[in-house]
Amino acid sequence: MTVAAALTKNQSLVLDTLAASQTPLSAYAILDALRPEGLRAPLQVYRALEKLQERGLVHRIESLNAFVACGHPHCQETEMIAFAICERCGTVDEFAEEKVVEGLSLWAERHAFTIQKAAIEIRGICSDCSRPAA
Amino acid sequence: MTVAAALTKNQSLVLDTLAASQTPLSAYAILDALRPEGLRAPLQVYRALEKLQERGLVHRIESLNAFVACGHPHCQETEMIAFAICERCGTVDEFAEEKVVEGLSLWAERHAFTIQKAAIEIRGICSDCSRPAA
DNA sequence: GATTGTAATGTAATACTATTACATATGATC
DNA sequence: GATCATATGTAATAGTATTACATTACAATC
Repeated sequence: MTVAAALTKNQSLVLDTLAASQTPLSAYAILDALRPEGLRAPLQVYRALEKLQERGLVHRIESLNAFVACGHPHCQETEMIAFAICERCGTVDEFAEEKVVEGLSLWAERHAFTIQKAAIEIRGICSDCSRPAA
Repeated sequence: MTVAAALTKNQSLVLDTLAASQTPLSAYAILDALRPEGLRAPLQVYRALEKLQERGLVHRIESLNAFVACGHPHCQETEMIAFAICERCGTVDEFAEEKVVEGLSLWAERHAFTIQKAAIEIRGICSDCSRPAA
């Protein structure tokens, strides 16, 4: 039985930074946050992000060119995660909706399209932000 | 009754370039294609793209940072268009799948999230490319 | 313990994508 | 023809991502 290798130093730094953030961070924002830790070049961040994404610990938000720590317990299961992005407060909600997955799979089947990955991102105003101010 | 204004020169150039392409084009690819026509700066392309997107004549593919001419007859109707992107040949198929829209709307309703727009992009191998070579 | 192979790291340079700021032109309307 | 909104042109800069190359760390094997 193979055990998942431990995260390396840079990978841990990047993941911790993302996990501590309420909103998605760009690679350069992560870099800036980690300069005190000794990181100096974009590539150090991009490389860590790549590995973290492979493990499903981090997701890239395509419409923002930014990254979030995975919010799901077990993301590996379905490769079709969706994100709800609030335009006001910037928070991102990660979710898996069976009907969406079914719909996309259905289309793919009908058109003999082999899905490798998906980006499903809705943008709008979250419940907190649409509530009248206290 | 207001009539939609005609496209401007730059808008027409950009739209024609996209319509003539089999695959999505980046803003800079469009610019390069239109240098002979006199375009010189990225902004000229971005401005045209912005107007064309407002009219639903062009879509942005978020996961590619690129643009396509609208393939649908009447895109305006549903704001939830999906794209199937072939990793091999680069072609993009535009489609609206009721079930996907329902699924996302459902989640949004349950979470009091007001959807303003969506990016739904699946990537994989299209039917043409998965057929065995002749 | 030296050797070898692999993954991770460090650094610099560069490529690609997008926006801000400011100046000018064009066309419709009054 | 003065005014207003829209479209254009140009330059500079900001933001995102990759290529290329050199080095280091570490585990497996000899």
